[in-house]
Amino acid sequence: MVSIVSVAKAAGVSNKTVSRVINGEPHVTEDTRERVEKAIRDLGYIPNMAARQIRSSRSNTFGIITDYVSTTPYSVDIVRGIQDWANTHGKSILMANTGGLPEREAEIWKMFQSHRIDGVLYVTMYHRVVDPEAGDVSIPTVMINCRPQTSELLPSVEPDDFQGARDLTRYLLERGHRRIGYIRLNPILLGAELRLDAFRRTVKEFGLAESDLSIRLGMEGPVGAEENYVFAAATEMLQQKDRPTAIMSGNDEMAIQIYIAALTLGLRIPQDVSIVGFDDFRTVSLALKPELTTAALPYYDLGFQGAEWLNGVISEEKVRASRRVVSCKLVERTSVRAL
Amino acid sequence: MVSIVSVAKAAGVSNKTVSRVINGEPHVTEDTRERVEKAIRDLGYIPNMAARQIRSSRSNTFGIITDYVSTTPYSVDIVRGIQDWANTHGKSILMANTGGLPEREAEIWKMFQSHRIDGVLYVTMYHRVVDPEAGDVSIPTVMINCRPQTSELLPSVEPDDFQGARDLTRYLLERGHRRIGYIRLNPILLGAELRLDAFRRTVKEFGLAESDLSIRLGMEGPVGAEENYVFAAATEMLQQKDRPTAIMSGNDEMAIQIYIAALTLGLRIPQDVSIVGFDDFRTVSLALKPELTTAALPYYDLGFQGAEWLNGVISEEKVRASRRVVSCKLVERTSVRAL
DNA sequence: CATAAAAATGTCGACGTTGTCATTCGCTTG
DNA sequence: CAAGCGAATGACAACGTCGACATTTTTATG
Repeated sequence: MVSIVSVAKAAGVSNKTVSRVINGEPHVTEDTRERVEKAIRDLGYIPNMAARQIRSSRSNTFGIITDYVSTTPYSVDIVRGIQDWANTHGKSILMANTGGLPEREAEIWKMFQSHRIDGVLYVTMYHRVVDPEAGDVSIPTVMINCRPQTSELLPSVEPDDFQGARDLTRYLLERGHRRIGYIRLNPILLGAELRLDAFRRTVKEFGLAESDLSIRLGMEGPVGAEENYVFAAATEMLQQKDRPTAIMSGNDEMAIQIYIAALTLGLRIPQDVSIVGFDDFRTVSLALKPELTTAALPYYDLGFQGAEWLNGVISEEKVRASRRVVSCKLVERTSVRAL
Repeated sequence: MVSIVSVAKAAGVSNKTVSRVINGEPHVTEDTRERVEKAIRDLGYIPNMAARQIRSSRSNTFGIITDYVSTTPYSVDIVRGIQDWANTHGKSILMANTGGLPEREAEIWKMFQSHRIDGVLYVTMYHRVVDPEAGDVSIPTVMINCRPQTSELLPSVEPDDFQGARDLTRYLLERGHRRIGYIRLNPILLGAELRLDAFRRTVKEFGLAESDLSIRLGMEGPVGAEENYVFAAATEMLQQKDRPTAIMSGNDEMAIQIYIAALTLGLRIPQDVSIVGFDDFRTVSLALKPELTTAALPYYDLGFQGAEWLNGVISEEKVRASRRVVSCKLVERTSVRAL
């Protein structure tokens, strides 16, 4: 492979001058620069990042740690957001997956260190609390879609589940719904807790009694091995004497089952029962008929902002632990009617 | 950061001996090895991959190029399969996304070269034909879930859509179904073509007339911007005088709409109409009630086998262009009844 | 014991790039 | 014209590791 030495010889300059040209350093005449650029083109020179990393202690590479244990459609857009940011800022992405195994996580940190990555983005499938091993090392780290345990001084960027669920709840209340069912996402997830909390608070603020609500557990258990009660819960809920006029689903995936339960019972959506989801996973929210009103998890933005933030942490060499939340915008479609 | 020099001094050996220990080379006494390993532990030494790459011309890193233009749940497992293989074979994964843009693809190849990656896995969201720019360079490359245009000498590993759809068709025929509807996936996708072709051939071999079939287009247009006719097509098909007793859906996502169409028309699944999908995207196939019978796209295996194959290509330095297909196993659930 | 071979260890330069500082060239001012 | 300053370029060693080969030590054999 072509090195700086060949380019320098071809252009009749020193190695250092070639380096100045490719790094856009000042103090290079136009004539010299053109000669060098021509030699680079002619010889097909491509810089060796490894040599740069050794000499300059900059790898310009971010590591991403993910915890995917199964098909996980939800947070792919986080990675896409990170990659789009990285692409426009000259950073490379080294990617590794723990598969949910702590031992593998330790290996990954070590692998990242061997690559001298500049920083780490720790990404989770679901919005939850985690205990990353970053505390053992001083690699700049930003948590995405997850929250470090309180003893850790790590920045995190998370979706605003509370605001999203609050807005959905208000949306239903403003359209006259008073008897509202809520089928709850897996309780081990922070997102599930925040959404339910928002639901409860919002209806309370509105003056509704808890007895006007119908709250059921939709799923529970370890991620990737959940027990699923959604269809049964929705069926039971919709067969109540005073059945709810609207159901809030813990997420869009669960809404599939709620739709099917309603239709199977001969109920029309939204005429007989309105349904809202959460996350705007388009494969589902647009596939359901009528199309699902939901709050969109801002995964792409989480990724993009996380990468941006990490870059800031790296250049400032000062970790300011704080949490940023990105709002979950309400996406109005056709699954809700006004009473 | 700690280097080999510090370890060597602490262990009282040469740099090269430390190198021998960390690389598991022979001709190191047990006593020496232990001294070195202790020094490594005490000092927290982690090898610098960049220095290794420069000196030994081995990066032990694979590049993955993806073409994700939107939320794409389907092929995440490809990446997971690749990563699991890489993890157990000491390879790192550098990941970049074209977002479907050819210009970005050229930049990515260049970035990979600057990292001196050992080889490239070219991964597509959907099973289709592509024209990667690998032809311009001699980096070992394996196509995953996609097929190079015939002029390229590149190995590919693809799902056997034909076999999967053939098995599903037989499954329905064996259960007595003779009037079968087929709602077709986006025609620009190779997978769509293969599945429909299998359907047609299998029913023909079975002796059914084309007039016993009902084939509709479900979606069409550029990936990420498809027009979607599934719900309308299913509704129309199910309102036919001789409506089909079973419907084959181009994929699981489309099956959501077919389910809803059937239920909205007051038809029971599978009593009145049986439904099968394709791809076993579990978020959907398990969420549908009754659970969907389908053929599973072997994404994890595609990834795993692709990485394995690339490793072989790299070490043999000889590209044998050929196509491997991985079967799509029929997953029997409860959406089909026997007549 | 002497010799040869194998095992064990060490020396040194190479890889590609850039940080640091030295040197040269060109321009401006008195 | 000379001196000073800034721009432009170059020289060289350093970064961390390992390939290639040299040297030393140990073991086996006659």
